[in-house]
Formats: sequence, structure tokens, C-alpha cells
Amino acid sequence: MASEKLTDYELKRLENIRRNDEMMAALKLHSKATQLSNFKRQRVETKSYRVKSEKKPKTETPIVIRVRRSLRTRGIPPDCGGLDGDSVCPTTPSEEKPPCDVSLGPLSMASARESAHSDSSFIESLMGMAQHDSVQKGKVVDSLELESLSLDPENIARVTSGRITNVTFFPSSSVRMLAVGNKYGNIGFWNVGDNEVHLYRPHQAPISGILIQPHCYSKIYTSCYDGLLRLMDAEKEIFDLVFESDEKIYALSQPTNETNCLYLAEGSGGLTIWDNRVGKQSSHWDLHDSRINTIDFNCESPHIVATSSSDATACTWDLRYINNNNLTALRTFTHKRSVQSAYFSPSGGSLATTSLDNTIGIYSGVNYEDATLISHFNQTGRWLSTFRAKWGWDDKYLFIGNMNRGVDVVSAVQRKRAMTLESPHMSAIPCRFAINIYEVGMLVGATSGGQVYVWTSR
DNA sequence: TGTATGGTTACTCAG
DNA sequence: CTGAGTCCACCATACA
Repeated sequence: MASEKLTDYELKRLENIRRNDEMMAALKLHSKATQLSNFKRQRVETKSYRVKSEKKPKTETPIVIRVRRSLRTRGIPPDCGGLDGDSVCPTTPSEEKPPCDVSLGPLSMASARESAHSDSSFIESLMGMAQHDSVQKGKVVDSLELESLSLDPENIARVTSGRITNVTFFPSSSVRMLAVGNKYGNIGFWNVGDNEVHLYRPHQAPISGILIQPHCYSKIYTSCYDGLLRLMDAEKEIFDLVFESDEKIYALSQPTNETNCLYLAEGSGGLTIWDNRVGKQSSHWDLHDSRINTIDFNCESPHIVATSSSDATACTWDLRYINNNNLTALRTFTHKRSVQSAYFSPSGGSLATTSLDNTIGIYSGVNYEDATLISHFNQTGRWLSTFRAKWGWDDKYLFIGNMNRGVDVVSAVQRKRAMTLESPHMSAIPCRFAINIYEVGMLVGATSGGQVYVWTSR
């Protein structure tokens, strides 16, 4: 029975490959894309994407590379050989940006793939995961013991090259899978603890959002500064093009339990709603005077949304009240400089902002009128992604990186820094964070060097 | 309202 | 371990 299923899967996969090939051929990009992907693979191999232990990378790295080379050699289609050889050793990934026309329209996962090893089992597992997980639902609500948090060297990996702009856990209680986006437009996947990562390049510029559909992990939306909104569809094995903007997309969000609409931060202060049911933009408002950096929905009241903006404000909005096709802010939270994030607490009762004015704002009370500003150095400079204080598993703690390679844990109750997580294994500054909502204590910090550090509770 | 410019800063790799 | 090279982000300011 199992082998029959596998055969079905394999047939479907072959069909996908054939259809995608036809699609690419129709676009007259086939040979070009194949060459590009191989070229990129060579580049990828010059770097190690797996750092198990910061202590001894020199003994492990060559082994990983050798394995990948043999896999890649086997994976090269016969019609485009000859480019083999390790003489190609560019120092910077940005040197070989492919021509823009490759980015238009749907992109097959095969041509977007940059990791050398086969991704067929990974793609298959994405579909299996969704089926398995639909059985069990509901969050785990344990209390977090800060002292129990630790960083196991096994839970460290280099998922991409370059600066990570976005990191998220799959919303799954059964697997510990991470998706990261970087400044080059890569999307990387890592099953925590595994020896390999799956790397794709569906975009040409920094990734601004990754949205994994809660009950269908084979569908993952990605937004990018290149103005594209794509949908990675593991079943069809493509990165489909959903929406294309003339302006940059800075953020991507979705209310809880609402998969019909996507909310995009577009251009200089715009909020756009994309309706999947009709495949159209259903609304667009100019909410801010400058770019919107985050969009966050209140999970208790899904019509309430918070935006943070480089116009030095964060605002809350009620999407039910539209006057003359305009939205009016419920509240405006002002900072002295750009606001990098505004997130509702898990209960929805508090809001936390992070600003370049070197403060973290915490607002609670019925109308979020109870405000406290906590000092926190947020000048990350040119090379790092900006800091964004993120809520943990309850309304008690926020997590944010600091410039000393630590994770500051801010108590929203005491309204001050409670402690700092530090580890000799954490050899770079964690800038972007995500929690695993199903596993209390599982916190990932992502760096500007492409690494992820997954803290766990023991 | 838009363009030009300066300042801030960490990571990687070669030796 | 040290230091050169990266890099073109993003904000704040100045000026038309």
C-alpha cells in the first residue's frame, strides 16, 4: 500500500516536472534558467551552509562540501554539462544577479533551487505534514522558565548566505521546521537538527514576509522588495506569481483563521488587501507618511490591526469602520524616530513597539493607554537587520537582540529587561526572531550572516 | 515631494 | 588571530 502511494507521488512529481518544463520552454527561458541554476549552485558550494558547531567548522565543512558535490554532479542534466569545475569561486553572491526577466511569472521550484541535493523528499514531506497536522490542533500553554533556556550546538545552522530578513517556524506541533528569507531573495528551509537545508531563490531582492498557511504547509506566501508576492505551491512545485507591484513590498500579514485575504505594506505608507477568492486587490489605503514596516493582527479581535511605520508612529486600526473609503486610526503611538515593529501580545491585551529612537514601547490597558518606554539600544547600522521586540508564549516576556550577541528578555510586567540570554555558541548578533507556538521555549534568532540559533527549554 | 549625501555598523575570509 | 573588504540598508539632514 505504501509503495503504491509512493508510485502515485512519483507519477505526480514527474507530471509536475514535465508541466513545469513545458511552461519554462514556453517562456523560452529553459536553457537560460538551467544554466543559471547550475551557475548558482557552484557558487553556493563555495560556502558552507551548515555550521553544526562553531567550535570545529574546519573539520566538518569539507565533508559536507564533498557530499554535496557528488550529489550535484549526479543532478546535472546531460545537456548542460561542461560548466563543471571549481574554478568559479566568486567572493560575493551579489555579483551574479540574474537578469530580471527570469523573475517574471511562475517559477518552477526546480529552477529556483540553489541547494545541490534532491528536494523531492522535502517537497513530499510538506504535503504529508499538512495532512498529519490537521488531526491535532490547539496551542500548548505551559509557563516559560527563563532559566531553562539553552542553546544546543546541534540547533545551530547556516541556512543561507547573507543577511536574514525574515524567520518563521512552521505552525506545526509535529515538526520543527524553519523558513528563512534573506536579502538576496532566497528562501531557505531547515528541519532543526538536520544535516541539510533546502534553498531556493524565488525573488531578486530582500524578502519582507513569509506566510505559511496554517493548515496547508505546502502553500507558502513570500513577499519581497522586488514588488512581487509569490505563492510557493509544493504540490505544483512552483513559486507562483500572485501579485505584482510597482513599489516595494515591506511586510506581509494575515489575520488569524482568515486565509482569503493577504495584507501587504506597499510603497510609502500603503496598505493593500489582496483577495484570493477573486484574485484581485480589494482595498488600498495610504495609512502612513512613510513605509509600513510591520502589519500585525490582534488574535482576539481579528478586525483590529497594528501597523508600524518609518514615519515615527505605530497605529491601530479597525478594519470594520471605513468612511469614504478611508480608515481612521484608533490610536497613534508616537516615537521620536522610525518605528520598526508593533506587535500585539498573545492575548491581544498589550502592544509592543520597537523604534530607532532607542526605546521599546509597551502599551496595555483597555485602550492601550498605559504606556511605558524602555531604553534599548537599537542602532544596528548598515550590516544588520533592525531589531524588533517579539512576544513570547504569553503576555509576560518580549525577546529582542542586542549588539553584544545576546538576546534581551524584557518583562512586560516589570517593564524592564529581566535577563539576557548569552551563549558562547552564539557568535553573531541575532536580529530577527520567531517562536514555535507549539513548543514553549523554542525560540529562534537569525543573524546577518545567514545563521539561525534555536534556543530550547529543557 | 523628491533627490543627494553622510553616518552608522558587523561579518566573512584570506593569510 | 588580525585586518582588509564588503556594501548600496536605512535613516536623518540639507537643499532645490
